[in-house]
Amino acid sequence: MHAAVRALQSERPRHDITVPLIAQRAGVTPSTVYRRWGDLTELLADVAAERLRPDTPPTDTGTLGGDLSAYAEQYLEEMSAPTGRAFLRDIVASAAPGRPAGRCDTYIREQLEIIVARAQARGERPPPVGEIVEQVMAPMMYGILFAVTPLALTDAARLVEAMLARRAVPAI
Amino acid sequence: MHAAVRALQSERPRHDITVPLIAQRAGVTPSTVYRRWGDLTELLADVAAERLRPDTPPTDTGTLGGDLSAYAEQYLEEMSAPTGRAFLRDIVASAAPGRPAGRCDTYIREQLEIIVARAQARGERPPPVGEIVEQVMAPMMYGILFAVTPLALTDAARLVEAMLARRAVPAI
DNA sequence: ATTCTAACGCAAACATTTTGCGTTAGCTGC
DNA sequence: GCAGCTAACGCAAAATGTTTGCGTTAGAAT
Repeated sequence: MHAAVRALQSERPRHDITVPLIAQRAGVTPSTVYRRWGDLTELLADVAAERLRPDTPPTDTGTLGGDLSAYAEQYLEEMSAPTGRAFLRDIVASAAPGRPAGRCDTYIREQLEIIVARAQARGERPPPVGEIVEQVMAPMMYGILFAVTPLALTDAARLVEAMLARRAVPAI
Repeated sequence: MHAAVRALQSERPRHDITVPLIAQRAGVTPSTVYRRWGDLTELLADVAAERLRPDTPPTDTGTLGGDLSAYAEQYLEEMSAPTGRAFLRDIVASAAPGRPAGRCDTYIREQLEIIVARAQARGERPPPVGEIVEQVMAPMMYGILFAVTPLALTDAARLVEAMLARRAVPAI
């Protein structure tokens, strides 16, 4: 079923993907889809969340800053493209059940945990994951979803560097 | 028309508001709605964006920190409630035309501009609006839309204070 | 005053969503 | 094994929502 959705997403504009279409492609009847997912929104959100799930640990560049920049850049590149934005929209649009939006947050934190753990193992003193989410990932998401002037890819590294720079200066 | 939508939103669960219902309430035919807005999503996003438009300047508490905290708290309180979250979802869900999401960003920046200008007039040295958006509003939005553990109202002030504290410490 | 345009109502065609009913596959407990 | 149970599905009809063509009208422009 997820495969059917992904296939359609790659060949049709997002707006005219319908439940009957997906059902036909997947070889089931529409009623099956409606009974299992409720409506198109939920299904798309489910597929999008699935697609956001990281399949490999973030690349190890040797330094905390490098790892974070690489991760943030890759994320921004993927999610600021029309396809990625559509994923995020589908995820946000879906309401309570199963909470695809929550899954998205969880995946991000999982990846950041790995980066932070590696940094600690190296003897670096990384910020807590929550701080990275707040100061790097959240501004990126905001930029992707709301900003009038879209983010540039370089903004990912800028956010990471700004966060680490602030961290390097101990409070008075 | 907007009035009809708002009326229905206050008496029905978000999920069973339909175009024919709105049309009937507004005393028009459904085709009028479809021709003017395209679909339900666009109309809801339009109404939500309208509702987000600030009607009064942010309250003047006498200090930059006070103004920012008050604004952020009020925003968070409004948008973390189920109704507010629904607004944000509707706005994000709508795609290109008219860009209700962009309007949302614009409104926020307008209000922050006022706060910043007031602070400058007082002789304070406020951060640029972009920085406030990135470090205060974006994390709040992320928390509202994605976070597994929802934000507390006190997080608004915490974000403001953290930003200002970082600012008070000049870079080396 | 006439013409033009944009918006609307109406209603029919069309598509999607919902639902009831019968069937089947996979279990569970005997 | 084997009867009985449950959950999921297909099918098809009904309900609902969406799109479209056509005729009308109100207001602006000439």
